[in-house]
Amino acid sequence: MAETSPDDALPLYFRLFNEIGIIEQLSRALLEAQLPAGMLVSHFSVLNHLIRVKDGRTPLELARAFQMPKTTMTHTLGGLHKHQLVETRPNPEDKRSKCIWITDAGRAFREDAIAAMAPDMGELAAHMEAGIAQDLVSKLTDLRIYLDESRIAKTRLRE
Amino acid sequence: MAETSPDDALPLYFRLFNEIGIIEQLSRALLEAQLPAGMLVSHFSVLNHLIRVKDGRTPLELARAFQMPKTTMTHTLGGLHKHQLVETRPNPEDKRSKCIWITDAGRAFREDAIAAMAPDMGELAAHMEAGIAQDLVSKLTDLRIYLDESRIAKTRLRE
DNA sequence: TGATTTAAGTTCTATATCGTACTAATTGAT
DNA sequence: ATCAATTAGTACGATATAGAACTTAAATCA
Repeated sequence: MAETSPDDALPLYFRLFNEIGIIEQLSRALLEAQLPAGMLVSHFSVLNHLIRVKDGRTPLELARAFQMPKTTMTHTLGGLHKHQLVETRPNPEDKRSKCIWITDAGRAFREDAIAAMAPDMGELAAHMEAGIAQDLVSKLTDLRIYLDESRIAKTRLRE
Repeated sequence: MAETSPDDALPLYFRLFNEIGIIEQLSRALLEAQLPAGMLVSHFSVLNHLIRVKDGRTPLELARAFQMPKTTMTHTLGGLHKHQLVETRPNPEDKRSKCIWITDAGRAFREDAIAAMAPDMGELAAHMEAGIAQDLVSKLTDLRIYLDESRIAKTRLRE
């Protein structure tokens, strides 16, 4: 949820999350504008994860990595499967389960999306120094880890 | 869309938006966990805007402030209206339009939500120094303004 | 003034998200 | 070994988001 003119009177930490919410919305729109119709950031993110971390993951492992309900992951994987961007193989260690592998088309899709974003990222890089971006990433990573590990983020447990 | 272990090899600016996406998801869950059942961050945000900026706004002005489609705002306002947290009056300057005013119940709802978040915010404040939060807010505000004003964020125009 | 175009809001429809409940397989206890 | 409890994944239902098209009023223009 985004609003464009956060009031300076808002307590500092509210403002922090408010800005983060706005930027999330803008950046998601930005990425999705570069994706083929019907493809969402969720699809890109899963493909990205399969490459960056490792493919052959189970749907449940993926759902946990993204802290989303497994039913949502079922749905997202359905979309990826329909476009043949991932393929499914049985899990040799658990017959209830299955493993998700990225296809060549999936790799190409991800690379195309990244390439399509490159100009925008370059424009941003020209506007925001790498040092500032690095500092932001560092502090935001600390915040994310805190939220992820602290009691307060456990309010809504999943699974 | 969130994943818990961003790869250091990801280009810096991708990682920035990735962290922001994760934190947005966590913080939204955090706030919604404090709201009564059925109430969403979107409802809180609109009430917050009506107080912080000004009430008596039209739905379209609100939709633009939040950069969301007006149909979504119609839906969100419907929920607020159903709970009598806002009320609608005719727009004296335009008979097609109407103005949205927050009710006393709406003010109370917003205050309660903020009070309910206070412990979590306090815990965060104890973990992250105000100076760091201030620095984050400052840099993120710059980034938000850049995205909001730059050509690249105009990719998806709304109404 | 009357006709056309633009704008505000809603309705209708599609779909992404996510909770509940189910099926099937695994684990654990005895 | 058997049966209970747990776990992986799915099906289904509810609802938030958002695009298309519609209604009504306003603005523009001849």
